[in-house]
Amino acid sequence: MTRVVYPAVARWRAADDGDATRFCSTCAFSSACLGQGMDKSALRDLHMLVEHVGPFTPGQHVFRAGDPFEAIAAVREGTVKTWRVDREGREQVLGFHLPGEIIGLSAIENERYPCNAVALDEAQLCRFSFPRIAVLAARVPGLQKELFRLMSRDIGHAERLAGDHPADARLAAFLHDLGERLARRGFPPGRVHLAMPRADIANYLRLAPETVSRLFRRLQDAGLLRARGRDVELPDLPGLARLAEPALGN
Amino acid sequence: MTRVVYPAVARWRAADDGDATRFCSTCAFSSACLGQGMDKSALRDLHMLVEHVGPFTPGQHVFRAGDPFEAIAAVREGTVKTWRVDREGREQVLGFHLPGEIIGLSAIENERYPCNAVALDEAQLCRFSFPRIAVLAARVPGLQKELFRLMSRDIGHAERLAGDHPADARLAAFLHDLGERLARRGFPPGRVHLAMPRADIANYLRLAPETVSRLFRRLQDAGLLRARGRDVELPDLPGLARLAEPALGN
DNA sequence: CGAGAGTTTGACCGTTTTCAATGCATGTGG
DNA sequence: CCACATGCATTGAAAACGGTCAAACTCTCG
Repeated sequence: MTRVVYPAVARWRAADDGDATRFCSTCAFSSACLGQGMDKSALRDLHMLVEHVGPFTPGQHVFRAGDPFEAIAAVREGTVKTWRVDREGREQVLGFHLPGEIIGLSAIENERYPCNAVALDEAQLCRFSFPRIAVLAARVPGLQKELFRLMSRDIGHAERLAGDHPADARLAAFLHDLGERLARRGFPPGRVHLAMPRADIANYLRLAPETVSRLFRRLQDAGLLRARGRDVELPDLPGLARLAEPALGN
Repeated sequence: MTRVVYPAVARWRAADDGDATRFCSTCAFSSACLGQGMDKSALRDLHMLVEHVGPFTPGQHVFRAGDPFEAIAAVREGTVKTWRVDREGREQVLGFHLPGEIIGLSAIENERYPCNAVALDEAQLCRFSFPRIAVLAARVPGLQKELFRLMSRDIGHAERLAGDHPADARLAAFLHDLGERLARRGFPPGRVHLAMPRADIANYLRLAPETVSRLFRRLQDAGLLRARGRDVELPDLPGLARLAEPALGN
């Protein structure tokens, strides 16, 4: 299947891995929907609709701000960063998306992506044509509910991101959250590999990269952290959670 | 019709105005849906589902964080403020909702409201049972699309709120945006009445109330503003937009 | 008129940013 | 193999932006 190729970067590249028939178990939909009254036939319909894309290479765009919106995507493997660019050209990182998480939902409003998405490492995605998944959602209540839930979750995420909290609490919350999300995907707990440079973490948390660096040091001195480059151990998750407390949304 | 009454405050109070048969024209749904392929019968179904509630008196809660989620609501008249409370008890204002705007969409994820909503002035709402509107949305593609769009919009709003910008740009953007939204509802442009105290504006923008006060002065001295209490004239909208530029999300 | 909430103003303080330099990997070509 | 370039991370010193504290002021309402 051929897809539109933009100058310099091919996007939504069709996957050439042959396992398109096996529904991917990490996907945000399959697990949630099975528990929510989506029956086998509905799952098959959803499966018909999935398009495995990737691998994306580090730095490769998944979509760009302004692109016409056609599909949402679930990260299947790797990490995807999304960010906006304001009128001054300043960037604002919106999120780091791990396997099982959905990107593109904010594009529905204007039928254009309001942000950019780029793979931070080797990444694989499951692409869902939005018009088609919307039609399916009308037939399958469990899927509709799941879509609503995913969008609602993104609202909550962005709202928490907008919160005003001390820098150390924000970083602690970020690391703790990342650890939890990775653990939920089966990665070893208390140990995270950061797919992104410090500057991206800083931007995401509205901090200067230098501040993040200093905070890493302070957390390390406090015994909450052991960082060697992008490999970070979190030997005291409860302590980290305590520090993150002010930034935890309720 | 009787509704649950919580300690101290009656919520979702049934309206006693007799115009429940006339579909309210400011509502976020009617206008958008009419243009999107929702036919008369679908509109009638939607209408069957609406419940006019209010008036809420200033300070009266529409819902509280932790309440079980049953319905979303469109502001029909007045202004509603929503805010979260973090674990430290600190509040974070999430938005000010004008007539035609929807509240409650962030509650879908956990089937509990994650935030509080309170009327800032005399307010009237249209309440939509969420389970019922979801069922209707499955039958009426235009309605489903509209719900997706509204949720997507909330994601975008929260993402912009999370942006990192100078205090003056944020305030300018806030006032400019408020002016636009009011103008869109037929209020005279270049003139806004703030339903909320300075402290709420400050909190919303992650600033101290004193900073907001000083910024009002600076904007006034710059000729971008004329404030007498909560009545604000915006004699130079383009200038305001220019100042707001850094905070405008593309 | 007085009470009380909300707003404004001033002085000072502190966290985070900015600027600048250094350190530390990794990779490349001589 | 070494010299050097490049990108990212770290560290230090100074500055700035916005916050905090405290007091005065304004307005509304009883």
